[in-house]
Amino acid sequence: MPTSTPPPNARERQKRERRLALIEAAQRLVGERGLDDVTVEEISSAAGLSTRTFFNYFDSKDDAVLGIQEIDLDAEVRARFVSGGPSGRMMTDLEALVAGFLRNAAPNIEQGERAMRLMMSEPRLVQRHIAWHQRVVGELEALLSERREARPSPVDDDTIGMVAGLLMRSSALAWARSGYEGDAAAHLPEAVAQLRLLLDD
Amino acid sequence: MPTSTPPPNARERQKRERRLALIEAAQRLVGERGLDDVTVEEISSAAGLSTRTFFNYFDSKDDAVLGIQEIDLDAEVRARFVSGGPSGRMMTDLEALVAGFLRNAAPNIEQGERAMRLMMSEPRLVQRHIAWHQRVVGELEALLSERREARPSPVDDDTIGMVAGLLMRSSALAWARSGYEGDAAAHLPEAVAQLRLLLDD
DNA sequence: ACTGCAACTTGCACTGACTGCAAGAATAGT
DNA sequence: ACTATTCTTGCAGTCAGTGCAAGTTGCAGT
Repeated sequence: MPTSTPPPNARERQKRERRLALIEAAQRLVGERGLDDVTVEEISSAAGLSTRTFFNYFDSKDDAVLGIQEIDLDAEVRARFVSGGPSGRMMTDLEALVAGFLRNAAPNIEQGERAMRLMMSEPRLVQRHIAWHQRVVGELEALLSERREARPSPVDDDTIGMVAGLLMRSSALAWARSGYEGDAAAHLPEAVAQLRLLLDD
Repeated sequence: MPTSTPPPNARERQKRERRLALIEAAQRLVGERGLDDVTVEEISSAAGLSTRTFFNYFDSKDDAVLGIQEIDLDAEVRARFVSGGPSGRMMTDLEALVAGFLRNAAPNIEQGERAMRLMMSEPRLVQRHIAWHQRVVGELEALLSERREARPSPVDDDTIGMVAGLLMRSSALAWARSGYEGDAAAHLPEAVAQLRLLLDD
C-alpha cells in the first residue's frame, strides 16, 4: 500500500496533509471512544479545520475513519487488463487487477491497518468499506466493457465484479489474520486459494 | 418467497399489516419521486402512522424501502445444515442454506421485486441491501460454528460467509435479469454456474 | 513586487434521519 | 369489568450533512 507521489504544489500538498490529519484524528478519537461517541465537529477540531471543510475532504464521517480515498489504479495495470492481458485468462487477470486496486486502498499502511482494526468492532464501518468496494467494482465494470473488445468472457460482468469484491475483502481479512504482515495485496493468493478450496468441496 | 403464517392475535396481525403498509408507501413514493425526495414523515403519513412509530418497525428509511425483515430460516433447513447435511459437501450444503435464506428475504414477491427495481437506480439501497446480506452472513457463521462439530471444513468461515453473500446477490440479479420469473431462489443454480465458470477461466 | 483570478475555508442557517422520554390509548388476560 | 402489558404518539432534541456567500490563500502572469 504505497502512498502516491508527493503532489507538486503547495495547494496539493496542503490538501494531502489535511486529509491525513483528518484521518488520523478520526481514527484516534474513534479508537478511544467508539464511532458513535465522536462527532464530526470533534474530528475537524482535532485536525485544526472546520466542520464545513471536513466535508470538502470526505463524503461522510465513516469515510474519514476508514481513510477512504479516490480510486486510483496504476495506468499500466489498467492498460494491460483492457487489452486482454496479462495472461488472457479472466480469473488470473482479475487477480492482477484486484492486486492493483488493493495497493492503493488507503493513504498508507498504518492508516489502513488502523481502519481494519476499527472495523472489527464497528459493523457500520464494515458496511461502508464494502460500499467502497462496490465503487471499485463499478470502475472494474467499465474496464470489463473495454476489455470485451479484445477478449470476450463467457462470464457475466456482475459475477466478475462480485468476485473481485470478495477477493478484496478476503485479502484484507487474511492480512488482519496474519497480524498485518506486509500489505493486503500480499495475501491475495491465500484468498484465491480459499475460494477454490470451497468450490472444490 | 412465501409469506410466513398469519400471526395468532390482533396485535401481531396489526403489526404485520402496518409493516406491509409502510413498505408499500415507501416503495410507491420512492418509485414516484426518488429516494432523497421522500421523507420518513411522508412515508409514515401515507401509511397512517407517526414518524416515531415508523422507527418502531424499521431501523432506517432505506430498510422500509427495501422491505427488510428479520432473518427467518426454516427450522428444518437449519437443523439439517448444522448436523452436517444435507449432502455432506460444504458447497452443496451452502447452496441449500442460501436458498433457505432467499426464500424469506422479503415479505412477499411483489415487494421483493419492487425493491430490486428501486435498487437499480439508487446505489444507497444496494449498499443497504448488501448490509442486510452481511447480517445473514453473521447468522450463517453461527451455524457454521455449530456444524463444525459434525463436519469440519478446511475452508475458513469468512470465505464461506462471503461466498454465501455473493450467491445471494448474484441470485437476486439473475432473478432481475429474467424479468422476475419465479423467485430469487430459483435462480441460485445459475449464479453458482457463473461462479464456477469464472473460476475455470 | 504587484495584480487579478481561481480555489479553498469558514460561518451560518437549515433539513431531515433518527432517538429518548412520558402520557395516553389499545390489547390481552383473568 | 378490571388490571397489566404493550404500543402509539407528540415532543424536544442531537447530529450528520448541505447550500450559500463572504473572506482568505495560493498561483500565474506581468
